[in-house]
Amino acid sequence: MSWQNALVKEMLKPENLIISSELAVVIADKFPKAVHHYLVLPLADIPSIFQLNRSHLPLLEELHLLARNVVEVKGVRWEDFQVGFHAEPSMLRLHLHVISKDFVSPSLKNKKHWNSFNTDLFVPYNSKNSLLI
DNA sequence: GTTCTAGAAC
DNA sequence: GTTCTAGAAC
Repeated sequence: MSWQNALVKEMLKPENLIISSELAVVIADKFPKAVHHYLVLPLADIPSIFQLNRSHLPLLEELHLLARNVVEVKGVRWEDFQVGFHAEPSMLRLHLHVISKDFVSPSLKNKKHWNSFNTDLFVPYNSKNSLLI
Protein backbone atom coordinates (compact mmCIF):
# COMPACT_ATOMS: atom_id res chain seq x y z
CA MET A 1 0.00 0.00 0.00
CA SER A 2 1.52 3.32 -1.05
CA TRP A 3 0.98 6.77 0.37
CA GLN A 4 -1.77 7.32 -2.18
CA ASN A 5 -3.99 4.97 -0.19
CA ALA A 6 -3.42 6.65 3.17
CA LEU A 7 -6.79 8.43 3.07
CA VAL A 8 -8.70 5.18 2.73
CA LYS A 9 -6.85 3.80 5.70
CA GLU A 10 -7.45 6.89 7.85
CA MET A 11 -11.16 7.24 7.04
CA LEU A 12 -11.75 3.71 8.36
CA LYS A 13 -10.37 4.50 11.80
CA PRO A 14 -13.28 5.35 14.14
CA GLU A 15 -11.15 7.75 16.15
CA ASN A 16 -10.73 9.95 13.08
CA LEU A 17 -14.44 10.33 12.37
CA ILE A 18 -15.95 13.70 13.17
CA ILE A 19 -19.37 12.88 11.72
CA SER A 20 -20.64 10.21 9.35
CA SER A 21 -23.71 8.87 7.57
CA GLU A 22 -24.59 5.60 5.91
CA LEU A 23 -22.89 6.81 2.73
CA ALA A 24 -19.95 8.96 3.77
CA VAL A 25 -17.63 10.12 6.55
CA VAL A 26 -15.93 13.36 7.55
CA ILE A 27 -12.38 13.47 8.89
CA ALA A 28 -9.93 16.27 9.63
CA ASP A 29 -7.22 16.80 7.02
CA LYS A 30 -3.97 15.47 8.46
CA PHE A 31 -2.09 18.51 7.10
CA PRO A 32 -4.70 21.29 7.32
CA LYS A 33 -4.10 24.24 5.01
CA ALA A 34 -6.31 26.55 7.10
CA VAL A 35 -7.65 26.83 10.64
CA HIS A 36 -10.51 24.52 9.61
CA HIS A 37 -9.91 21.86 6.98
CA TYR A 38 -12.05 18.75 6.66
CA LEU A 39 -12.49 16.00 4.09
CA VAL A 40 -15.77 14.33 3.16
CA LEU A 41 -15.29 10.86 1.68
CA PRO A 42 -17.83 8.36 0.36
CA LEU A 43 -17.72 4.83 1.74
CA ALA A 44 -18.20 3.60 -1.82
CA ASP A 45 -14.93 2.83 -3.57
CA ILE A 46 -14.81 5.81 -5.92
CA PRO A 47 -11.10 6.47 -6.60
CA SER A 48 -11.35 10.09 -7.75
CA ILE A 49 -13.27 12.78 -9.61
CA PHE A 50 -12.31 11.03 -12.83
CA GLN A 51 -14.73 8.21 -12.16
CA LEU A 52 -17.75 10.45 -11.56
CA ASN A 53 -20.81 10.47 -13.76
CA ARG A 54 -24.40 11.67 -13.50
CA SER A 55 -25.39 8.61 -11.50
CA HIS A 56 -23.33 9.97 -8.62
CA LEU A 57 -25.33 13.20 -8.26
CA PRO A 58 -27.33 11.96 -5.24
CA LEU A 59 -24.10 10.87 -3.55
CA LEU A 60 -22.48 14.24 -4.26
CA GLU A 61 -25.46 15.94 -2.64
CA GLU A 62 -24.94 13.70 0.38
CA LEU A 63 -21.28 14.74 0.57
CA HIS A 64 -22.32 18.39 0.46
CA LEU A 65 -24.88 17.85 3.21
CA LEU A 66 -22.16 16.39 5.42
CA ALA A 67 -19.94 19.36 4.57
CA ARG A 68 -22.62 21.71 5.89
CA ASN A 69 -23.14 19.51 8.93
CA VAL A 70 -19.49 19.44 9.98
CA VAL A 71 -19.30 23.24 9.79
CA GLU A 72 -22.41 23.41 11.97
CA VAL A 73 -20.97 20.92 14.45
CA LYS A 74 -17.80 23.01 14.72
CA GLY A 75 -19.90 26.09 15.44
CA VAL A 76 -18.37 28.23 12.72
CA ARG A 77 -19.86 30.23 9.88
CA TRP A 78 -20.64 28.48 6.60
CA GLU A 79 -19.93 31.74 4.78
CA ASP A 80 -16.30 31.52 5.88
CA PHE A 81 -15.76 28.25 4.04
CA GLN A 82 -15.14 27.10 0.52
CA VAL A 83 -16.08 23.59 -0.54
CA GLY A 84 -14.85 21.71 -3.57
CA PHE A 85 -12.62 19.17 -5.25
CA HIS A 86 -9.04 19.31 -6.43
CA ALA A 87 -8.77 19.21 -10.22
CA GLU A 88 -5.56 17.17 -9.91
CA PRO A 89 -6.00 15.02 -6.81
CA SER A 90 -2.98 13.20 -5.41
CA MET A 91 -4.65 10.90 -2.91
CA LEU A 92 -7.03 8.11 -3.81
CA ARG A 93 -10.68 7.98 -2.77
CA LEU A 94 -12.84 10.83 -3.87
CA HIS A 95 -12.72 13.58 -1.25
CA LEU A 96 -14.56 16.88 -0.91
CA HIS A 97 -12.50 19.61 0.74
CA VAL A 98 -14.23 21.74 3.37
CA ILE A 99 -11.78 24.51 4.23
CA SER A 100 -11.99 27.88 5.96
CA LYS A 101 -10.92 30.82 3.81
CA ASP A 102 -8.24 32.10 6.19
CA PHE A 103 -5.52 29.81 4.81
CA VAL A 104 -3.57 30.25 8.02
CA SER A 105 -1.74 27.06 8.97
CA PRO A 106 1.80 25.76 9.56
CA SER A 107 1.05 23.12 6.91
CA LEU A 108 0.46 25.76 4.21
CA LYS A 109 4.09 25.89 3.14
CA ASN A 110 4.37 26.70 -0.55
CA LYS A 111 2.79 28.17 -3.64
CA LYS A 112 1.40 24.84 -4.78
CA HIS A 113 -0.55 24.50 -1.55
CA TRP A 114 -2.12 27.92 -1.99
CA ASN A 115 -2.79 27.49 -5.69
CA SER A 116 -4.58 24.21 -5.12
CA PHE A 117 -7.32 26.12 -3.32
CA ASN A 118 -7.24 29.52 -4.99
CA THR A 119 -6.96 28.88 -8.73
CA ASP A 120 -8.70 26.69 -11.28
CA LEU A 121 -7.00 23.77 -9.54
CA PHE A 122 -9.88 24.11 -7.08
CA VAL A 123 -13.24 23.01 -8.48
CA PRO A 124 -16.02 24.44 -6.28
CA TYR A 125 -18.82 22.05 -5.39
CA ASN A 126 -21.22 24.23 -7.35
CA SER A 127 -19.13 23.59 -10.47
CA LYS A 128 -19.29 19.83 -10.03
CA ASN A 129 -21.25 19.41 -13.26
CA SER A 130 -18.04 20.20 -15.13
CA LEU A 131 -16.58 17.02 -13.65
CA LEU A 132 -19.42 14.77 -14.79
CA ILE A 133 -19.23 12.78 -17.97
C1' DG B 1 0.04 13.82 -0.05
C1' DT B 2 5.05 15.05 2.69
C1' DT B 3 10.03 15.27 3.45
C1' DC B 4 14.52 16.02 1.94
C1' DT B 5 17.96 18.25 -0.75
C1' DA B 6 21.02 19.71 -4.73
C1' DG B 7 21.36 23.25 -7.84
C1' DA B 8 19.46 27.47 -9.68
C1' DA B 9 17.91 31.97 -8.98
C1' DC B 10 17.78 35.96 -6.44
C1' DG C 1 23.51 34.21 2.24
C1' DT C 2 18.76 33.17 1.52
C1' DT C 3 14.89 31.72 -1.26
C1' DC C 4 12.94 29.02 -4.78
C1' DT C 5 12.37 24.97 -7.63
C1' DA C 6 12.21 20.32 -9.20
C1' DG C 7 12.99 15.56 -8.50
C1' DA C 8 13.59 11.22 -5.61
C1' DA C 9 11.71 8.49 -2.09
C1' DC C 10 13.07 0.77 -2.66
